[in-house]
Amino acid sequence: MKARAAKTRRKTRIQQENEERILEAALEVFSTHGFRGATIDQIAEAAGMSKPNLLYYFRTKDAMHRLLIEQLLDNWLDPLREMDPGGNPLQEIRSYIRRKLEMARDYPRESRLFANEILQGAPRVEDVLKGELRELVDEKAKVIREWGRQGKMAKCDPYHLIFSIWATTQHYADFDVQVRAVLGENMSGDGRFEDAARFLDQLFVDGLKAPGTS
Amino acid sequence: MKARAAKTRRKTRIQQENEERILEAALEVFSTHGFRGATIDQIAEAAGMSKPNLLYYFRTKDAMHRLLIEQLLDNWLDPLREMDPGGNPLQEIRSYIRRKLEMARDYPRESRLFANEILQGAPRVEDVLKGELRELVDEKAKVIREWGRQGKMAKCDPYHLIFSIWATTQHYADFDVQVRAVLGENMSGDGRFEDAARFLDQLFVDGLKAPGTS
DNA sequence: TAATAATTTTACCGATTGGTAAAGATTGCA
DNA sequence: TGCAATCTTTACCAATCGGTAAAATTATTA
Repeated sequence: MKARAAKTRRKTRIQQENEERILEAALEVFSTHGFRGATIDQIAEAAGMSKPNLLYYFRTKDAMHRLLIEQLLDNWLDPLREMDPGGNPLQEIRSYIRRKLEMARDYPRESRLFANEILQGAPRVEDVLKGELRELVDEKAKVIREWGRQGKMAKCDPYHLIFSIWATTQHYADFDVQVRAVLGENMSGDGRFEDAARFLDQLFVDGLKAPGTS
Repeated sequence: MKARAAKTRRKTRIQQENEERILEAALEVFSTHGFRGATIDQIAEAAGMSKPNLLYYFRTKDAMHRLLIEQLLDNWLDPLREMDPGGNPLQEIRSYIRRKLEMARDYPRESRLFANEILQGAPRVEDVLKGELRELVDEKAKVIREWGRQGKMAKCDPYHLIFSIWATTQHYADFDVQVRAVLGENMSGDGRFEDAARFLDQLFVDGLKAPGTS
């Protein structure tokens, strides 16, 4: 075996910097146009370099996209993983919602990247959905169902509960344009976020119930 | 003035049929690839005709997309419009959710077309969002707020309530692939739909509350 | 500092893109 | 049935697409 194959060679400073710039630019472009709608030229321009130069670091458009999706999935499921079977049920759900909402606020492009991928049939992540994701959801669904059985919270379909949490929180990233159009641009992002958090707490935790029944 | 300008001329049978086939194909392709990701060749093939032939009926890619979006928006807001200020609040909300869920079930491609458009910054519908949509939501938000004030339902932020209903219902169309991956393909679409409807009723109408408080 | 490795630029390629010109085939109607 | 209007096909076009070859430049290190 020869000393140090290309794959094990350490990264140059320039390489490090440029790969970061490219991924940043690629995230921006992919998240707003989807894979097919994005062009290498666009990404190169956003990264401030020529197309052949970009292709020196990522040999194909697909390579960039794959790495982005990979990085995304690394963190995507963390909030759900943190849900503690030993904790207080409603408090755990509240915390989960809060974490998901914070992700939508702080990483909207990642959320849109994922949404684009799913919307277009998830050709590149189907195995993750049917594997890792499904297993995790199955596990947490059991926990939630057990909480219901023990009378610690209302009995409900845990799968659709999780879907609803995903839907409501990610909505603020994925449908941001619509949310802003309806609420008006003058309201600050933080204000929107706080209002959303308060409402979702009420909806999922307190429940939407007529007064007098509490 | 000359007799009958081109614009007022009545539609041929062939024209009628072909335009329908094209719009059907265009909906299929646009909804799964977005505007930029879709190609005229793809749409033509899906419609079973040559590209120049297609372009005889729709002169540009944009023309197809615009008409689809236009037709979509015509029906998109109907379920919310039907919400009756004079009706029973929780029943009205329940019905609204049901109608939205039925649309997600029966017109998933339309939902995805809309989602793609919003995700990608809504360049073609921004004015509708800031105009017609916003006005309608403002109007209904007042109704919901008044319902809360009268003690007919819990007080809550009506805007975020509406967002949550949009998010949860459309989720079943837009994130269909993910939902199927998690629930498994063996469950029928109708089964999923009924489970979703039951859960959303519980969440939004009964509320997610611990037993003993009802 | 010389040589070597890493990076960037210039010039290009074949395939695909949205779209057109115009000839040919079909249709509906007087 | 004849003829004009409608429809379809063939053959194309310039622009853009993802990607490559190789020369020119810059950075690293022996």
